[in-house]
Amino acid sequence: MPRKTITDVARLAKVSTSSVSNVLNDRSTRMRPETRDRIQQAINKLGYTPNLAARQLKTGYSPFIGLIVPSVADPFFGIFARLVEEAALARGFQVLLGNSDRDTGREQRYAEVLWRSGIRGIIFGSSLIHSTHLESLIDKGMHCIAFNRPHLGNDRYPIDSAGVDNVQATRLITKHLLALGHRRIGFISGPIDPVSRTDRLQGFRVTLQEAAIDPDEELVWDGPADNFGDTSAIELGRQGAHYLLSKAERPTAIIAINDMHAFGVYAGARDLGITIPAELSITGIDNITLADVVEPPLTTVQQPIRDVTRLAVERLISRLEESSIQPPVHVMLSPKLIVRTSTAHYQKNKTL
Amino acid sequence: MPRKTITDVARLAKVSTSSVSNVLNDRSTRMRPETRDRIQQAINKLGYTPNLAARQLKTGYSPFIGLIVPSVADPFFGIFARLVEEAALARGFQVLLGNSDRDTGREQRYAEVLWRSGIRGIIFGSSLIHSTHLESLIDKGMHCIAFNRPHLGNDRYPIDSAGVDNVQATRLITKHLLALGHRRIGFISGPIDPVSRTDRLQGFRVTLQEAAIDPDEELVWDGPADNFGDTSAIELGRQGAHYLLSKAERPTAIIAINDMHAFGVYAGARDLGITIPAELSITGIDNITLADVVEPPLTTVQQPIRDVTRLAVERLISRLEESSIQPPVHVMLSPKLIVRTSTAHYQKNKTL
DNA sequence: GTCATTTGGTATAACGATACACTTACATTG
DNA sequence: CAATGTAAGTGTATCGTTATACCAAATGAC
Repeated sequence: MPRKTITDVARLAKVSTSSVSNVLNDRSTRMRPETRDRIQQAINKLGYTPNLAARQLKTGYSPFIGLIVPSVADPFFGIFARLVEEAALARGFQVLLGNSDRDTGREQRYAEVLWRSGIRGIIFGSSLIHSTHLESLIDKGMHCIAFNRPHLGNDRYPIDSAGVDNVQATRLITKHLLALGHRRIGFISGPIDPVSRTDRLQGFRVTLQEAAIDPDEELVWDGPADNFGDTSAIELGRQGAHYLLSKAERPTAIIAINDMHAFGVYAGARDLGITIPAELSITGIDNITLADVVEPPLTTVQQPIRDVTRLAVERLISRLEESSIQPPVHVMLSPKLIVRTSTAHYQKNKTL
Repeated sequence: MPRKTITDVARLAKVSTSSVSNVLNDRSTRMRPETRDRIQQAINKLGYTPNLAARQLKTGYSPFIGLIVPSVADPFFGIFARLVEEAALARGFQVLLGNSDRDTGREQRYAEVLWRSGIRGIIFGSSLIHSTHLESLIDKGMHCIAFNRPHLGNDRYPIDSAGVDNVQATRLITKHLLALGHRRIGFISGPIDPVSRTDRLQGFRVTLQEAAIDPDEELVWDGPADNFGDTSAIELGRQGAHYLLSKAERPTAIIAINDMHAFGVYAGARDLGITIPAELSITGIDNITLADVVEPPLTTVQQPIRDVTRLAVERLISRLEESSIQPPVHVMLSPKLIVRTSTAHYQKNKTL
């Protein structure tokens, strides 16, 4: 069954292909209504749909944007991807999704494929600090928007960003824990590579210093040395919990880099027979749906990702439509502390 | 910066575009090694990459397959999508992902876009019982593979499938619960629309009947009547738990249609002060990573989705490459019961 | 009644890559 | 030495669409 083309439609409606094209592109001004209807009927009768490859070749325009996330298997990025798709569809764009596994090489290869496919805009769900692997593409004319990647001083390349204030996120959490009387606070993260993690760690340290507490580097755990993203977030949280909670003087609270890591800390604490929150307070970041369901419900920070994703998509589409080169734009929204019952007052005389 | 084309390369290497094309497509037989090298250098120097739209227009071939799932925000489908992508990449294909929200209209519109984009194969992550909305596309030549959708008698359209034996999944679970002494077993599901859910419910009923227990329809909850997929799985589980556990004679065990629903049941039971597993046994299906982390760890059924996704991708690519029309193929793998501690013996004299 | 304008279209050249038929120049064969 | 073969390419039509330029007929102005 050979595919129907615009020529088939033109023949059936007894007009030129130009007229069919005019109907397809809503340029009905130059046409009598009856001609228009005749063409439309021919289109319906044949079940004709335009060939996007041909259209793209001719116009140079692609109704697709790319989205590269570490992995949609991570619930946070699953939701993130879902919202990006929703925002893009609302603006008439489809999303092409790729998982990078936080691997620069994969990220680059994906971006390359997108470029070859005629896609001129990509949203990055998590941004590595270094973007040199994307420079040649940006030079060629690729537009990039990064989630959680405000302007870096050392960065020659203009990448827009939309994100949440990560320093603020851990500030909120750390203040909350300090207010509950905690002084020995652990910090669990995967490798501190993406910008968001650096910021979160910084927010934690700065807030401690403001409270005149010297951050104990022994209480910051950032994954096994040989790990390159192949261990899952939950497993990392569990390992980190085992490490921190086996110390002679163990922390009374643990800040996990995100909710999934926090769930791993739950499991790790359980392994060691430590109760939450009586003996250990735990916090996450993201406020994914599950945070409200686990036992005890997780104190965490909500990221306004619906707004962030919408802004990111709109920014990207504007970029695609504007002709001149504009300076990068950085949007940053505020996170919000969600207090549940995984955090409690530090009790000096608790039963160990 | 106008994009580089094959003509630019040809000019720089002082050859014809035909020769450049031959290099690009590994037809080096018709060329001296030195010419080949010269062309390759020109390609590198210009940073040339072929325009896939033009290539696709000419060859009719697209190195993409489509994947339509209910929502990647659901962790199960996040992992599913991840594995499909992995299998596809290994075979040289990219994946274009869409979320259908279990809405026939959205599913159809997505499939339509994929067709227009020149994509000739789609994997469906969850299959609605009716596929009439896809028939016209299949007629045109679209190849479809469904997850969990064995041949239906009433179905005129040849859709391949790869999946897990869902009847077997609930059989395993139900037998497990029966062995633990449970007789009043609840069943919680969203709308019984996809084939997989129908099968799971059937496995449950049949196994009860084999044990000479009359299935109590009052204990089967399939969502509020006005729900059309807009409520999250967790929330549905919670609502279902509230409903079933408020009955005068409440069930002693609940089978949730999948792990996410089961987590909702955890929350619902907690709301009512019912302890797991002492007062209520709970099971899920899928064995997502979180199943091992929640408290208590969830008894569930593991789906061999790595194998299923690989088989689905391979089947689809074979379809794309074969010229003649072959009868549909159905692959079904066996699930495996994973017993954890969310299930326990039914105790007659338990404290209510 | 002539000229200018509007209406309702059409012919054709691209877009970038590939396939096929074709051309040389040289080597081999009988 | 003519005939044949082969290595190493090249010329050009083509995929399905759209943009641009063009055109014929009808209408309007004076």
